[in-house]
Amino acid sequence: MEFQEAKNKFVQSWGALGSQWGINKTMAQIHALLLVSADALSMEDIMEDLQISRGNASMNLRSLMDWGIVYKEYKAGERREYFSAEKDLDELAVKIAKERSKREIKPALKVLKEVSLTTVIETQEHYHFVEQTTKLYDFVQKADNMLDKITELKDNWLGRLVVKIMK
Amino acid sequence: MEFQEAKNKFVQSWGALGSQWGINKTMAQIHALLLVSADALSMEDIMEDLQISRGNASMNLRSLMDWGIVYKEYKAGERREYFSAEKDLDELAVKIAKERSKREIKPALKVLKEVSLTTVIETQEHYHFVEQTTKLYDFVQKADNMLDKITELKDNWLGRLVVKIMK
DNA sequence: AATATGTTTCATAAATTATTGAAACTTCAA
DNA sequence: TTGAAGTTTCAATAATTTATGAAACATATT
Repeated sequence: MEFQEAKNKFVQSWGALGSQWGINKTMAQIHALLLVSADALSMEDIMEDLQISRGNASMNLRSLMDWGIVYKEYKAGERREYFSAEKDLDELAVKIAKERSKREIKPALKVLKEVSLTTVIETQEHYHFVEQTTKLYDFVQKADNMLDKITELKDNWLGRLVVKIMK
Repeated sequence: MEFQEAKNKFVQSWGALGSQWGINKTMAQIHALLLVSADALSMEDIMEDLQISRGNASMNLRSLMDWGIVYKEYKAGERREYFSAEKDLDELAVKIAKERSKREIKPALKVLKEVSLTTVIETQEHYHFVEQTTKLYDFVQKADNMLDKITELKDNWLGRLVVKIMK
């Protein structure tokens, strides 16, 4: 396959994957583009490559920087700003997981805790509701903790072994 | 908090969480509703509780059954069909993970494999692209395998220990 | 300070995705 | 085999999300 074709295919697919995971298509595409670019790109470069407007590029680059997975770079003697992506995939995964946890899991846990702890139980039906939401709270919290635990584990020998086994 | 209020709050929040994760809101809401219902509900019950149309209810129930996380139940002497949700959360998580892997991760891997293996390398830039997409392929594949490994691990003593540590 | 270069914001437009509702289809029972 | 009860499908519509582009805002250079 010719390089340009391969690159487009990758960027398009990554964008589609992103939108299935609640990340907007352009944001995922910009990230994909930066991920496979040998060097940092200017906003103009990105606009041209993806055929998107300035506003769109600006907003999505801002989001990517908020997520901590794209950085601004300044080139000596150049006014223009350049952008590059986090290329360490472990680091990338950790940042995405942390951000989603903060934005989505934590608020969900808050609701689960609230409803499971404050619902007045008067019937069997109410009891069942409280039981289920309590279980869900525990489960979601465990899942949410898992990644943190995995990254911690990397620092000790047992952990390294475990991580190795799992991969 | 009064029961009905708590239940609505939970169903709404679960719906919002679903849509952030690429699952449509109604589908997530129906699932939430069934999850906290003491007994199986008919389509009418669901339509009324969530104030949605018959078509919408039908389509989303079908999706949930396709995902294998909602089941049809037949009550003796009743023509009407009833629906209930998978309530074992470990089982639920495994099913969701498997389904998303099949629908989203596998096709993404296919693209990554294709572009990383067939791109003609003529310049440094091309080389970098192939290197990055290869790394990404390996990474995504490892992540995809992880859940399978975790469920396997449960069957042996070291695994149980590991799972315990991680929780 | 004026100008040139570059960035962000935000109201509006476009595209995408979800929902409705009515007709078609199924199944059971008389 | 007809009718009643229930379910599914899908074209039309509504709602939501995303993108545009021009104006406002910043900053560096002369």
